[in-house]
Amino acid sequence: MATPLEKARKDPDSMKARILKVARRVFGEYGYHGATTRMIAEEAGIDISTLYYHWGEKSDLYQGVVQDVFDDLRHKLQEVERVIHGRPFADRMEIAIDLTTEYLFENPEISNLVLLRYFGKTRDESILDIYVPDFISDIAYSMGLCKNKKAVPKGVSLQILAMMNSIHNFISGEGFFRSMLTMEREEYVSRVKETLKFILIPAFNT
Amino acid sequence: MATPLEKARKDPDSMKARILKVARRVFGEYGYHGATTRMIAEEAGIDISTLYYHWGEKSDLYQGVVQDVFDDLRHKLQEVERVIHGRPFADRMEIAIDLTTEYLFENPEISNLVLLRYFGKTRDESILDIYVPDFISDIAYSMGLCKNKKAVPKGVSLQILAMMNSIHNFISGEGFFRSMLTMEREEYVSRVKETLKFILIPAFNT
DNA sequence: ATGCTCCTCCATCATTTGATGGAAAGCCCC
DNA sequence: GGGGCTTTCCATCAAATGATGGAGGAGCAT
Repeated sequence: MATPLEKARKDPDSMKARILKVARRVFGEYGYHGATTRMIAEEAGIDISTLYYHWGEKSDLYQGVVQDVFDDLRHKLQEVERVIHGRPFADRMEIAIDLTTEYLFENPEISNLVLLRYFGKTRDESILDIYVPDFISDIAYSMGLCKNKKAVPKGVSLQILAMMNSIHNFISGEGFFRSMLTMEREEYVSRVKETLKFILIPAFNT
Repeated sequence: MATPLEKARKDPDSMKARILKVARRVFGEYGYHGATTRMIAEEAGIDISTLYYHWGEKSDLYQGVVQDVFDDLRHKLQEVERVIHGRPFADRMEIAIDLTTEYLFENPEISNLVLLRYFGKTRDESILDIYVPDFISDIAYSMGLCKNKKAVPKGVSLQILAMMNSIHNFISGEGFFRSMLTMEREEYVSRVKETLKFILIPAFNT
């Protein structure tokens, strides 16, 4: 029970965890400035000061959300790695894309938060700490693109980023893209998988 | 001199155009809620009420910015199309990636705004009007992926989106990715081009 | 010069939003 | 039951933010 975040995760029914869960979604949808503490409190069905009691400043809650989300993503990717380990390369890519995509479609706020964090600045200087996604090196190693997890070539890191972001884009942009192309959810999901395989597999299939 | 936006573009030294230019950058950096009318006015060196005099509500200014940015992007893509027209396919992709990437690196607020618009909601309901990027069909046609501009298959649209967004991601995420990988700007730009070609060319090079 | 239009700024307002203090309510241990 | 601890909510504050009214000024035609 070291960090407050761990505490919140241990007991998912605790008020602190409930707030975190709502905050993930609201911050993901509206971004840091677009989300207000009142919105989060209201959706959680509590008073705003209860939120402040548990989490302190808005930026602290946001930090908690970001760390929580990145942790979840890292764990999921490790799980995917275990599933595909040892299989032939072509299968690995296909399965990895399927599993990752499905997971993110179920937890779209992850993609939202990751992308908003990459692309949007914050007026509040304090929220800077560039959180180097350590899962990049995991993926690079797992795909056989580097021998040493500690020293991933820069070019490879960029390839991984391109890959991950392509996925996030389709998850996070679902609302926009789907209504643009007038698709049902189911069709969208399956076409997104298809498109990702179309784009990503040939590139890495040396 | 029909729309106010056209007026602003006709005379780029006009106050209205100056405000628009600053607003593009500020909205792009901080998003709709992260940007304040005061920030924009201050950066433009004018009083806040001058801004309101020319543009009315904040959301009107934002609408103007979005339209301006999408127009610029469409024009640039048409220009690129003219350059690559008639060349062999492999060359076309390479040149298109180079030109588009360079242009966006010079005008990063375009990528910022496009992505923020795709991925971020706004508390203000009024800003909804989903602006179907008509350049998608232009690109599809230009790449020979469809015969009829009016009827682009959905799968093709998704492929184009994946392609465009990959580019935008690297432009918009420059601050984050570059400091994550500790690169100078020049190296980043050239590696991004390389990575985009690595990912995109094999997929479409049937 | 007068009057007119257009533009800019200062002062100000109303609302939103981040944040807190203190009272009440629950809860546990004795 | 009572003391003490935690948790929740109501009332409220201060600052930030979107927005406006009106005074003044520049330019220009008459």
